[in-house]
Amino acid sequence: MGDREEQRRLIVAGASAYVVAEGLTKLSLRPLAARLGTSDRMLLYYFDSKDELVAEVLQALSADLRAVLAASIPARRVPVRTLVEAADALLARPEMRSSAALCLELLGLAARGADPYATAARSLLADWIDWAETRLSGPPRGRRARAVGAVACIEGILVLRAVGLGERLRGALGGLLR
Amino acid sequence: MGDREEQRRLIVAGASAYVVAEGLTKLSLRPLAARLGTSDRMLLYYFDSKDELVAEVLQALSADLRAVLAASIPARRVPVRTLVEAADALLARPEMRSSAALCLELLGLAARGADPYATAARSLLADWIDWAETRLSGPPRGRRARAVGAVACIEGILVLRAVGLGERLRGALGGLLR
DNA sequence: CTGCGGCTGTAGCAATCGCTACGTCCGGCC
DNA sequence: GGCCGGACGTAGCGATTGCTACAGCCGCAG
Repeated sequence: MGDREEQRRLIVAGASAYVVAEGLTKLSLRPLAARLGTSDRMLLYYFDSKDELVAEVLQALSADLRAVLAASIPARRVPVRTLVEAADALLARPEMRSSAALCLELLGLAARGADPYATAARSLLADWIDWAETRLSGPPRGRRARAVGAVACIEGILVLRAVGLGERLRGALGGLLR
Repeated sequence: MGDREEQRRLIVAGASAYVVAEGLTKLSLRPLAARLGTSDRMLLYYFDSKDELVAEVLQALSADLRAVLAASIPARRVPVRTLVEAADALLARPEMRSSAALCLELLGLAARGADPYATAARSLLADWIDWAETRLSGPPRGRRARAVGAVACIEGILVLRAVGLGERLRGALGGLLR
């Protein structure tokens, strides 16, 4: 046992759950290590730096989120309005609250261009745009632009829900899109 | 000179500029005080805590931003699409970059409900919704809902621009809204 | 048995954080 | 002159940060 790669995977998995629950902004190695039953010393033994660990955690969480997205949104191609409404319904689920909060934390940390956050945020959103493109109906011409717009709307929903203005959203965007 | 309220105003003004330039997430009293030509000791003499200072700074910046918004967006009532496009054009201006980044930082810090950030973020967005409502044309019936949707779109634009995906936005949202 | 190299616990580093105790200076009041 | 209270500088507290130096443990090769 004790393959190094396996240890790294275990740490990333545990750290991901911890980050979703406790937040990214104030993440620090010692409390994280305590929750994982180890020490900061060991985290930095398996990862060269906190940033490297964070980068891997964010990559794992991005994959997780993408899987949730794929599993919760109808597989057929739909118009922009339907896609946005489906994402809205997904974000309204209580168990998605902390993931949504984490997304916002990531965007906030990335806002000044600081890595590893900026890289992770950019690839997360680019992923979403790619994914939206595969789910949109209508003419292929301009589909990418519509995907970008859809993701923008979804991000807006994320923001409003996160600050507690979610109830005002009820159908507001659906009626606006065509 | 020396009126206490006047000193507080001076500090808030200086701190606001500093926060816009340097960011909110890693704001700390000592470097801020150094920039203002004073000491952390004095900041905490005029404000009971860092949180109180931050709350006042965010309030001031919210007012500033609202003034910029009022000055840069056509005063007449317009449809949602036009309003969103105008906000997009405003956010595209280089001198708005750090303000936009600051908004995202604020949202990220507010995401877990921690004050003073959460309160400031909520009131900022509520302000924007109110403002959008005064600028929207069309039937008063449902105008508020359209204002919420418009703000959601604008927040989405903010997010995409902040992570460097702004160029993909070119007209993507305008074509989507009716 | 000896030695060696990977794993890990202990302890500590220097830096930074918000905040505070303490002393001092200084202008106005009696 | 004596005094008092607001303004301010100096210095430091206790906690926390990411990271590291050091030593011991343990299994395996010689």
